[in-house]
Amino acid sequence: MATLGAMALPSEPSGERLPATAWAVLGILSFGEGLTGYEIRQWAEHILRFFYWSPAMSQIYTELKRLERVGYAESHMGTAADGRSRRVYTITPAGRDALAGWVERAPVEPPVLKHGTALRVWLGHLATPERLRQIVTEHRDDAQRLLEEAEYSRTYAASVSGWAYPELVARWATRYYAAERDLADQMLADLDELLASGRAVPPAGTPTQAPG
Amino acid sequence: MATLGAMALPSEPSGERLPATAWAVLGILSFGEGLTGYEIRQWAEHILRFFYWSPAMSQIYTELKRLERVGYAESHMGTAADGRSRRVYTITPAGRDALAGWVERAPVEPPVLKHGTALRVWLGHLATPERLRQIVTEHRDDAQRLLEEAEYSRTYAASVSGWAYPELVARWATRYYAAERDLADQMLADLDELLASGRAVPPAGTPTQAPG
DNA sequence: ACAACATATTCCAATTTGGAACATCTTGGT
DNA sequence: ACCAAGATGTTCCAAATTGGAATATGTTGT
Repeated sequence: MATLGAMALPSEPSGERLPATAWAVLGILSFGEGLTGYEIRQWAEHILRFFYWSPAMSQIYTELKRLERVGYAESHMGTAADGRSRRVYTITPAGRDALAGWVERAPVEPPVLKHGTALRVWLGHLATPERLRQIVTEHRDDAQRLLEEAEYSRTYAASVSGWAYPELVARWATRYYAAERDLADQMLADLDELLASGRAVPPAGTPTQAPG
Repeated sequence: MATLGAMALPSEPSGERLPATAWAVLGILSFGEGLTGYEIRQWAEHILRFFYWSPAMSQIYTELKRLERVGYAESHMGTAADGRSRRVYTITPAGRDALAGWVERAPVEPPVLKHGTALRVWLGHLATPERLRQIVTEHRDDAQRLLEEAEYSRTYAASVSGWAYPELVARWATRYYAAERDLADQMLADLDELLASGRAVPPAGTPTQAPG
């Protein structure tokens, strides 16, 4: 509020360098008019988590303050149905421009993947076959559950007018988690085959009972 | 070295709480005898990056110091073919035990995914159709490239005796990136269909030339 | 001699995360 | 009325994590 606001300031050079997290928050703001930090977190949990982000509260509030500082969002104190006061954030025209500019011009980073299941199978020489099966099976079930949740998200998006792109991405997410589930099944089959073949020997340097 | 070393100290309680990054570094050490931080980074770039991690140098050295502090790795100064001195790290028996215990007992975190392409398509109402196509097409090509690199990694792993699990995970990675490529193709088809249908209207609150 | 590149390590400033802590209001039960 | 539990709403802090610059030294090619 006490900042410079959205008046002109053509293409803030610093603006294009916000972390992706800030753009994600601004993206959520671009869908709804007037959201609290708490509500933004809920939106993120509903949709964004399938393909981008499972946010920490602290970060949402940090980013909202930053967005307001650079004039991409503005806030005012509102009153909830309760009567409690809360800070409601809205995207500014400058923010919408900057966000569109980011989508249009910023290079797309490669996807970041941290796959704990794959990491453990990679270390399979240190685990029991039962444990490996258990890990992959749990992952398979998680993927199936996420597939169903993404399917629900897709159905919901389909019911909202103007949400064609969220619906499209939710459809992508359902296919992604279906693929994850199938990949887990194939990994289980590969594991079984490996154990049956007797080639599951540890790498050199690993102490063994009997030499290979 | 000057630390307590691997002598007994049965099941350090703090040990089980190392960040996943530390276990990944220790995992690399569990494959080869005696690696420098630099070499560990190369291994990570060869294999780990497909499913877990693209490491920062600084973090590898940080983790190595931590692992040595808790007795899971030890180092000695060695001499490279050059004649230059370098610090070579080795996993200790305690480290191998702890790593096996982590694989066996630590709960598996859900995969972390940050998919910049999906994020931008989700904000499709702010972009031109051409830009969206470009973003998804680039992602498709990246996936194809990673598929080929993972295939190479798989071939290499297959040639090393005792690397059955790395090979298995590399096979999983090739399938994963093939799926990513196919998912991108389906997303392109969905985008084309959406644009042809004329339903690509922005969400409420977005200023438009003509009202829906 | 020089540039370019590979090896090897350290340092620093941000970003990002997870969670605790602190409120307030609603709902439901005793 | 009292209490617990849970949803809403926000702030704070300590780590973990990242990216990259900075600093060396050796090799190879020009």
